[in-house]
Amino acid sequence: MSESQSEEFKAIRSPNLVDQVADHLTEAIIVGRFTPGERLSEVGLARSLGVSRAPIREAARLLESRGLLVSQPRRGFFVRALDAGELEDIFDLRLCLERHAMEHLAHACSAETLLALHRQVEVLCRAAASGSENRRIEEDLAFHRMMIAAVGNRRLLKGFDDLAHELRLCITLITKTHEDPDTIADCHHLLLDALASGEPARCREAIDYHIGVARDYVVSGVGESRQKSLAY
Amino acid sequence: MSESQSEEFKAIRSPNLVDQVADHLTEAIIVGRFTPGERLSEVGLARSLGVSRAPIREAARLLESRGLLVSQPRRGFFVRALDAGELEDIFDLRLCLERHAMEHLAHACSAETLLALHRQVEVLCRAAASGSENRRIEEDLAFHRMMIAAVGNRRLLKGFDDLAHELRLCITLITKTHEDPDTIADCHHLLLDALASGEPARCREAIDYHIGVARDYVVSGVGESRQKSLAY
DNA sequence: CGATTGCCGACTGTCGACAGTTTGTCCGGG
DNA sequence: CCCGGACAAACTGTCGACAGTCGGCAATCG
Repeated sequence: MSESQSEEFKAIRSPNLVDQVADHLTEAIIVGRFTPGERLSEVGLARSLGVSRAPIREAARLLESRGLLVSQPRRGFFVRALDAGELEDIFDLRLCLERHAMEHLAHACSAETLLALHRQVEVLCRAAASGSENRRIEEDLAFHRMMIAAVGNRRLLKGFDDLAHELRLCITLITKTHEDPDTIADCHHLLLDALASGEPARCREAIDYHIGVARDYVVSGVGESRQKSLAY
Repeated sequence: MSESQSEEFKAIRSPNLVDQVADHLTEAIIVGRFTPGERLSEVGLARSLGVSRAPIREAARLLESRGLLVSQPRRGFFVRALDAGELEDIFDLRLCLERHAMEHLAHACSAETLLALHRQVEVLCRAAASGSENRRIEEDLAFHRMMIAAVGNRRLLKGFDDLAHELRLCITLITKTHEDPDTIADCHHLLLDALASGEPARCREAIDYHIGVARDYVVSGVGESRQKSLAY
């Protein structure tokens, strides 16, 4: 109760231009309004958003730390362009973090956590059925975030959140068709069953498979879209 | 090689006030010139460093992303104060990253890498013998960084670098005596022998033990210094 | 005497402007 | 036709200043 109150207050006290600009830029990048590698003009952004350059610069620094932008001294900020190698790296790190989480949860997963995860899978399936690619991605990430959050390690969660931004960046690269809700459900129930069993080896196998599928999904998607666009 | 060159260039062509301020602040925090939780005045820092507030703010954002500072809206920046829980979290994440690296290297560790790591252990021992606590810490971190770099995953390395800043922050909390160079050497040779053996299970055991020791070293040190200062 | 309210100083958030650098272009020469 | 250098436009890095806000202190009221 007092928490909801404080959150409400926090919502009020957010006239932070930096955060607003950061959110705006983040969405613009995620939905692909900028092309990868594109240079961002500080003055241009400042003019188009109706603010000064200072908030732009600070927001850009923030996004740089999240891996959405890269900066070159005296040249400005560019939207991060991922090559195949970086893509592999990102999914390898994701595997690293989620393996750790799974291993921890294998022998310390409360019934409530499992229930919450089951519910999230349902939400995810509904999102997939709705046809909105964006919502499906977000709910999928939310599931994995929930799993990692259950470990109780804030630093680990922060590491995942940072990585999640780059995962979203991966998604922008691909032009993908609809994914079957049933397949998604099965794919995630495999994880939950492994967790429920409490067997570390099975958990590891499950998460390895799950993330392997996700990686293949993205790299194949990137291949297709690259073939399609014929660029570079 | 090309890496050291690019770093050298970066060092040369760095009239970047932001980076300089960031380095200055980082060192000031690491050596404990600021007390944990202390509020940093932007104007004060700007005056004392002879620069404007804009570079200060951007550098502070950078350090915030590295976990050295925390910001409260409308209140400014504070040096991060770690509690026991966060300390556990940090070492748990370190374990997560280094386990992953060890596992990868267990069946893909070149002879050159092993040689380079052996040399780094020697450097580390010399640093320990020199009596400079700071140099010992840095060379120790350099060893682990080198190990993770050998995996070839840049994103993983970045994750470690971010974490390394927080590890340094942990170190500032403890007031510790000299550590025996021989012990340090043994401790690290255990890792190298495990790597050389190529047995994943042994590698995992070695890194678990190694980081467990490091964590105990820090938490016990924190306990002592806290007892000593009687604060809070 | 304790709690509340209004005020004051200090600080952060934001802005517009200036200086130095980079980039693209145009011109002349080979 | 291609190449190199100089010029100009645009941009980034940095600065000083103004406005809104926060925390603390004192005066006031119950």
